[in-house]
Amino acid sequence: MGRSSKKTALGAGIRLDSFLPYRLNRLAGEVSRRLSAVYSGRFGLDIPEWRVLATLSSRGMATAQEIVASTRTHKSTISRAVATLTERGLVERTGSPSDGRELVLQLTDSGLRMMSELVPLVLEAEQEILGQLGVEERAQLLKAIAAVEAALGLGDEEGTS
Amino acid sequence: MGRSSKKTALGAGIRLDSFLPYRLNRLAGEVSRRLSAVYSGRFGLDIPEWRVLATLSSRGMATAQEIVASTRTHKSTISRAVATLTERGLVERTGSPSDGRELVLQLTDSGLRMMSELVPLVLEAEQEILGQLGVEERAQLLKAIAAVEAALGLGDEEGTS
DNA sequence: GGGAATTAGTCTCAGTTGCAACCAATTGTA
DNA sequence: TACAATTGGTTGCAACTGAGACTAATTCCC
Repeated sequence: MGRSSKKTALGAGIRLDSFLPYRLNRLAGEVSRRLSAVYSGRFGLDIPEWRVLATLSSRGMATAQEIVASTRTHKSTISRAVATLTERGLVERTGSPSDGRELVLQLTDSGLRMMSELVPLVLEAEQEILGQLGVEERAQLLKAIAAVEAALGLGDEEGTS
Repeated sequence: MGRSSKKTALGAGIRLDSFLPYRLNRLAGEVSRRLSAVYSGRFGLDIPEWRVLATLSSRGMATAQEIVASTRTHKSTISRAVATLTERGLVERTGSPSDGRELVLQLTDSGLRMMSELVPLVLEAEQEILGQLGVEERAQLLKAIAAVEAALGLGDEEGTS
């Protein structure tokens, strides 16, 4: 009780609205929520599953390990997502001839069909979210993100190809 | 099987490295992870607990409801965080005289002391993360985040006071 | 004033995730 | 070839989180 007379509360204070990690998190959470509405409803995908499909769609093929690295999602989470996607016939795994431990993943025809339906919807949602930003602002935002990632020592796993 | 000859994979493809929600999420997750190392270790706080303390530190006092709104964290999560913080003697709840349902929260002296130790460390970690960015770039990043939030129709709960 | 509708906060339950132990295949080394 | 160390992937377990039911207090409206 005896803290009333001093403004110590502000002395120890942090200004949350200019604290970048806080703002970043809040925004990312909200964006995630909106996007997931697109693929969870009609397509019955959760976030890790979407990430796997998106990565495969972006790369053509990949091992689970590569997906882990590029999405920075825990390997057990990816493993489970791949398992259910395989059961649903959207992804197929073939043993690598060069290394018998790894499984090469790629979209099945059915998976490709789903993605060709889903991707435009997701991109549309992205447009809606980024509505206010001009093309340049958008590019700057991406650049800023890349710079922070670089500062964190995160290599860009996605090649330019 | 028969998908090999066409480049359908790229036809249905999405370029993840220019897909903003994806980049945003990845970055926010990594930033969160780094920051939480600061307050989880010596101070034994988890993310929701940190958010409660930070909000109280920023505002002086607040109801659980206000913390829910400004952090966009689920009310049951906030409720649990407040409970453990109260048990630890870092936060105190007093019944509101005007509305008997709500509990007004504020940091105890002990909570204030902890925050005055913790906040500088957190800010230091922020500096480290944002290291590469110049002051202007940083401001632009905040501005871009605010613009996206506005596009999402998220009011700025933090007043300017 | 009195009953329906609303709001603050807590609690239980189910689903999700991360950690860590584990199995299998490969690589390095003698 | 044999044996340790490493790496890809899976699974059991524990902790965390969100949804939603529930209680208590308040407000709305007749």
